[in-house]
Amino acid sequence: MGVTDHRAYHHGNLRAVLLAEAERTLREHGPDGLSLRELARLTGVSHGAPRRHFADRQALLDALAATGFARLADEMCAAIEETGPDYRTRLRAAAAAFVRFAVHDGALLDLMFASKTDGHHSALPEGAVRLFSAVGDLVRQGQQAQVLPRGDPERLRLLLIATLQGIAALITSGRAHADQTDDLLDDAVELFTR
Amino acid sequence: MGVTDHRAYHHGNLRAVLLAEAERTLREHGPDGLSLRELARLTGVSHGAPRRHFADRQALLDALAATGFARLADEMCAAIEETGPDYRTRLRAAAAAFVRFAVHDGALLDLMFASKTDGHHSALPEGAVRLFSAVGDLVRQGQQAQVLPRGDPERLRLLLIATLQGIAALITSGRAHADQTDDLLDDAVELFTR
DNA sequence: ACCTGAACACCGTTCAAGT
DNA sequence: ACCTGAACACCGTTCAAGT
Repeated sequence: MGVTDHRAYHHGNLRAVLLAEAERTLREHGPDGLSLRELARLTGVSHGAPRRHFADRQALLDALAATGFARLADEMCAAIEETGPDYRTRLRAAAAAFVRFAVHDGALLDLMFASKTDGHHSALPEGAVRLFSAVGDLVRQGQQAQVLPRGDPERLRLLLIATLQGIAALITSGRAHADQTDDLLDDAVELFTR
Repeated sequence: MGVTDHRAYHHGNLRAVLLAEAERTLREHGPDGLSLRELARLTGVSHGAPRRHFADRQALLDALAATGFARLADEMCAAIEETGPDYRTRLRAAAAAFVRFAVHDGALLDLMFASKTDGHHSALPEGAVRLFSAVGDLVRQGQQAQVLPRGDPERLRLLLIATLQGIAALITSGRAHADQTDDLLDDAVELFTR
């Protein structure tokens, strides 16, 4: 048990360890508390070592955002699938999963949505694609079931994501209390469904 | 004309000059391009001088956010008042003013909405209070005219602000093109009014 | 009252050198 | 292939000193 030499720790998984540590630091100390040097210190490696895995600080943040998208996509899909067939409750479950993520990892969510995607969409992380397509499916189902308003599903998808992110931002910024989450979600679902 | 000695420039308005320069830098180079030292350099003053006016970098950002709220409140109120009596067009004008601000000063808007207000609401800048009460008035008018859904106006106000901010975030982050702004606003107004 | 300039600790980034 | 450690330029913050 554990006779592998210490350097095994920094063998091929330093990248993963750095990402995990970065996510924790982000959650506990916010984005300003996240520095490459401190990260290297925490993982017991020299301050130049992360360079092998992330070209610069921005590259680390991008990778962090990518893992965040993947996890959010997982959680939203799981929330949808765990729910019964009633569309309203499915929509409500998806929205709740989004806000739950925002409350638990607000700084990470900011990072994910701050990443300028101005360039070609090829730069979109896989998790983001999965997330957006999941929301797209949800919208199309709602329109088919005639519980969501008619119209371009793409436009409705954008508006739904905007609403979810807006609610999340309200709570993570402290402009709305966590108590009001359920009310906001109820009102939002009520607004979209008719 | 202009016989006042050079030091008049740094006389009592250094604070205002710093704020103006900071807003410009924020608009042109983003939040990461904004440093106290660079700011001091740009205004031709020693790097320690801003300390007299802003206790630290965060204090400068807070002041910047406060001026941003004041301007946004002005612009939204003006947009509402310039519009005719039809409620839908008033709501649409207010929403458009918000998004216009977001497109022009996205980094500043992020700053305004990122400022943690966890503490007592006494810390809310005057402009923010004015902005929120303006939106509150708008919501109450819409409910009175029976064009907005019934229910707690406070909850509806929160949801409206969330939607506006979500749309703005979509555009400033590049996840939606500026072309889609009008569509998004149309859809949002359509969603809230019935 | 307001500003200067040196000082300190920290950071991101680069790069020659080690293994 | 991966990591170390010195180096460089930059930053925020503090503080004695000037006017």
